[in-house]
Amino acid sequence: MIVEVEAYGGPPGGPWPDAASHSFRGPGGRNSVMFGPPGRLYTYRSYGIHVCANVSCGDDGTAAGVLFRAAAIELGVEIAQTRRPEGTREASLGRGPGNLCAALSISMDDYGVDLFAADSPVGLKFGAPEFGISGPRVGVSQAADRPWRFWLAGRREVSAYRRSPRAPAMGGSD
DNA sequence: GGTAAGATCAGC
DNA sequence: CTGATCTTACCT
Repeated sequence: MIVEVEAYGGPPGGPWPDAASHSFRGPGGRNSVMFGPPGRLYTYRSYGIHVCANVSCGDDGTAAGVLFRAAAIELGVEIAQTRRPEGTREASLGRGPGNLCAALSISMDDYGVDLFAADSPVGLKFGAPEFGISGPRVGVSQAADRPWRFWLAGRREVSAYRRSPRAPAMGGSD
């Protein structure tokens, strides 16, 4: 169950201009899924070592995505455990976007799959409680104060907030 | 064609 | 606090 997400928009001139988004500079390369139909998996490599996953949102042609930042592992805990360092606590199995993908074994091979198709290797379904709390996104240096991170209250799987060291001081223009 | 920075994480 | 390590963007 996803317990923490972040919203990412698109290029200037679109409905949700967002300098922090991979789609900000228009379609090309890794981000093409963001510009396609909604409900597809957008995976990208982070810092050369981790894989992070989003679901594309917005109509076909309009870039937007939601990054999966943390999840509670409800089924297959033992399997998830084998994909994470020995001794990882259960609440930490899917805490953080890179860790979440590791625990669920989401890789770059899953780039672009339809999350709502029955035969997909990765699936998504609705039904979690409402995300009541929001705050600034983690680690972004652009639009660093925009409160587009959402999480479930009281969940231990939610990751810690860390502002990017490259982000301007609070209250900077956005 | 080179280089630096990044929607990170774990281990010291 | 730092190193690991790959992709892209933005120079020259």
